[in-house]
Amino acid sequence: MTRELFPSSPNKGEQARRGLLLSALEKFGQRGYENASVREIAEAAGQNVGAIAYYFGNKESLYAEVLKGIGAYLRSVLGETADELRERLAGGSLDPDSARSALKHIFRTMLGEQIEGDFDKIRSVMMREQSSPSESFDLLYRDTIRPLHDLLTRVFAVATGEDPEGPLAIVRTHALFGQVIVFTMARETIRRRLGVRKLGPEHAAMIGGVIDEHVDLICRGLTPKKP
Amino acid sequence: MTRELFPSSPNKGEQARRGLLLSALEKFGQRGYENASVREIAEAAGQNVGAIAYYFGNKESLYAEVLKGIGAYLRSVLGETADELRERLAGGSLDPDSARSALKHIFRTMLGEQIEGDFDKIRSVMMREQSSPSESFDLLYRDTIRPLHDLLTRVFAVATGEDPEGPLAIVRTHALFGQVIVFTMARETIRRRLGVRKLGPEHAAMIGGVIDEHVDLICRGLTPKKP
DNA sequence: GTCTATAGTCGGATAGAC
DNA sequence: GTCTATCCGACTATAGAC
Repeated sequence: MTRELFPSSPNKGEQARRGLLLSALEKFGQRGYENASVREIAEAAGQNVGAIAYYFGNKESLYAEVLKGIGAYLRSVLGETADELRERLAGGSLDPDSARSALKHIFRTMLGEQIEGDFDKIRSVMMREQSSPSESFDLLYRDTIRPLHDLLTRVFAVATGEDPEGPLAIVRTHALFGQVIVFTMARETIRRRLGVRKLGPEHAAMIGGVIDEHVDLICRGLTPKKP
Repeated sequence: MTRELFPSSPNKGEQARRGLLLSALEKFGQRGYENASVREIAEAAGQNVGAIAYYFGNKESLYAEVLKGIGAYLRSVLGETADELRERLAGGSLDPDSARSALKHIFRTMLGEQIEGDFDKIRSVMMREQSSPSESFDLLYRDTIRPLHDLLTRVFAVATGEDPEGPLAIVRTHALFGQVIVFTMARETIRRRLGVRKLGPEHAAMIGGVIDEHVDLICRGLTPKKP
């Protein structure tokens, strides 16, 4: 499992490339694609302007590489869990209770990552892509977002007995998903509301508990009773 | 109730000013503050470059005026409902069932606005502000976002019998709020997942129904039983 | 009041030195 | 491979014409 952004070999050239990708992620996140200049990206990485042309050709290709790296990172975070779930779904060996547990486990992982992991740097770029998708967003959506969203929907459908292909399951899953990502997307708002300087592990634990409860209530409430 | 963006008198000067504000909102939303040029804003409004300097002084003040207008618009959308709720909260005349209904009503209004109303133009600017707040964001938070979030929390606390001052009610409310705004914030994702070209009123209705159900399940599940 | 011309700054890309 | 110098275009702001 590669839980690292832009993994690279320790060659000098590879390291320079990785440094450029890291500072590009930061600057693109802070200032947006068009307003982040290749000059400042190179400078922040301790490189010169020409290095970007050398390693990536031009600004646009650099950005595309950053998005690719984000996709790989996100997939690596949930990789094992996702693979296991896909197998059990294919084999039909996933029961509603396990599905609900899996859902909670994925949400906990996403939440932990968003509050503690490298996600902080990824967050702004993802949000910008959601509000005005670039050409490279297609790739991120196809390889990462859609597969994950689809998996969540199918797991949710097992947990509640709904039709996994219908729009209702998709919309419900998206709403549940919203309970998690709102703590990232509107992080500034919840931070100020809780009156803390920074969201830490103790908040992640509390928020995780709340989301677990909500998922339980919604899934149990939607499942046709039979005790 | 002023459900209009940048209301103005019909004077020629006022109309020119309003036209500039409208195209500024559009361009700032499409391209971000730094990358939207005053030239294109003026051109889109059928004005010349100098007009911006004349009416607003400079680009930054123009942006601040746009944010002010957004705040006024958002407050106007929920204005009556919010005022009524605050009165009933202050008077202690809000029972749990009415509180839950009010919550659903507010979420429906927000959702409808986000999908059908003028919110489309506002959306991008708001999202950009969440991901990298400008100086003017403080004003928007204090006058609009915090009061609304606080009201929602207090109404939710009545609906479930929780402590309105405790962090749990705030976190739960934020999670519920997430179910609504995820359809705006991750709109591109849900659009593609549903396989439609554009989210319309029929989707707003379905999504509203789903959120109503989820709110009911969560609120009822959290309320200590006593039937 | 309204518009034009221009000064000054900063951007991406590139050619070529080392 | 690595870095510098430079070109050309686009931007904001402003001074001043009408």
